[in-house]
Amino acid sequence: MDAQRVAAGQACSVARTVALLSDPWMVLVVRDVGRGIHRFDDLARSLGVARTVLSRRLSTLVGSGILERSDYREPGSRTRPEYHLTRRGRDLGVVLAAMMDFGDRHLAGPEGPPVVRTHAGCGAAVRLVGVCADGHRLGADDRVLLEPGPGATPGSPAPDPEEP
Amino acid sequence: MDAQRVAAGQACSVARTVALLSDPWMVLVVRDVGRGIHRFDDLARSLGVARTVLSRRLSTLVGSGILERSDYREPGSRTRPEYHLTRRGRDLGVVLAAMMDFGDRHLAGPEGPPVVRTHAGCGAAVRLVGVCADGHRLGADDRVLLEPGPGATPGSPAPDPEEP
DNA sequence: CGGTATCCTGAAAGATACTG
DNA sequence: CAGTATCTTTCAGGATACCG
Repeated sequence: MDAQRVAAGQACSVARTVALLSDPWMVLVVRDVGRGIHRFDDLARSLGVARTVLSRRLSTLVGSGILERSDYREPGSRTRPEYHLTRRGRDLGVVLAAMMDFGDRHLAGPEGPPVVRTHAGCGAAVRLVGVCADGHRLGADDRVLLEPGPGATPGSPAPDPEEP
Repeated sequence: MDAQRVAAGQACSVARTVALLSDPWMVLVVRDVGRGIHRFDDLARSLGVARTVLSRRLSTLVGSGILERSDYREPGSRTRPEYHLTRRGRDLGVVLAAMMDFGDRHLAGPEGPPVVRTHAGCGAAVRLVGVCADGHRLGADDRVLLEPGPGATPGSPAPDPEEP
């Protein structure tokens, strides 16, 4: 029972997502592609990862629809493969953003966060908050309930609070 | 150069957080403890993980300040160890919530999400959105800029958009 | 430049057995 | 019930070498 397979099979969106991102490199590759690093060698250098490993990760990410590989031809050069985020890959941004928020709060040195996210246009810092469909912005003291949804199976649900 | 060590050493909150959550079991343990499963055997059963592995993961999570181990005495029984989320562990909730949002959107079957999060009190569904310090709620078309923060080092920053 | 093929090695998963 | 000790075996990381 390896963790991968266990997680992928559960009726739980956290488990399913974690099965996709199981490996640290997965997240870091998504981060760097999202940052504008699109070529194999650049990724290998930027990440400091073995090329064989990078190759495997890229294949997996393409296979799971997070990245797409396309050939771009810059004027006057030969065609080169590039990796870009798909829609699905871009939607992973919220997970990376959550990791940033957490890391900024708990894992940054006294100097503060290494990177800040700002709202283009207004320039103010951005962070994630929970909002409910009625428009309330949730604070630290608001309780969030977890309840079985339409896709629930006899397995997984959970009657306990959480804090967004 | 294993991913763990590379990630932990980077001036990047995403990398630091991912170094903490590297393994799928880590996330699933945090999920289950947050769901109200606090005892060793219950966790082992709920997760379907080998007890040796669970033991190692719990030690790591306690060591990194995400869980704390305490002994509870129920009236009339002997004392039992229990694991609870620390403040830091509760703050990981935003990462799990982000994973839920992503999994609900991209990895759920046609029936819909297996679990829904609702705002206690109003009962409406909850999701994560980016908000900026000026109070604007960010939509899909708002651009977020990544810029070097106070904790930046000559290494890591990144001038490219992202989508929260 | 952008990979794949191979091989070697170390780490770690998990089965089993034991302790308080 | 809540672990730890030990052992075996698998498996993935990375170095090297090679191809289009």
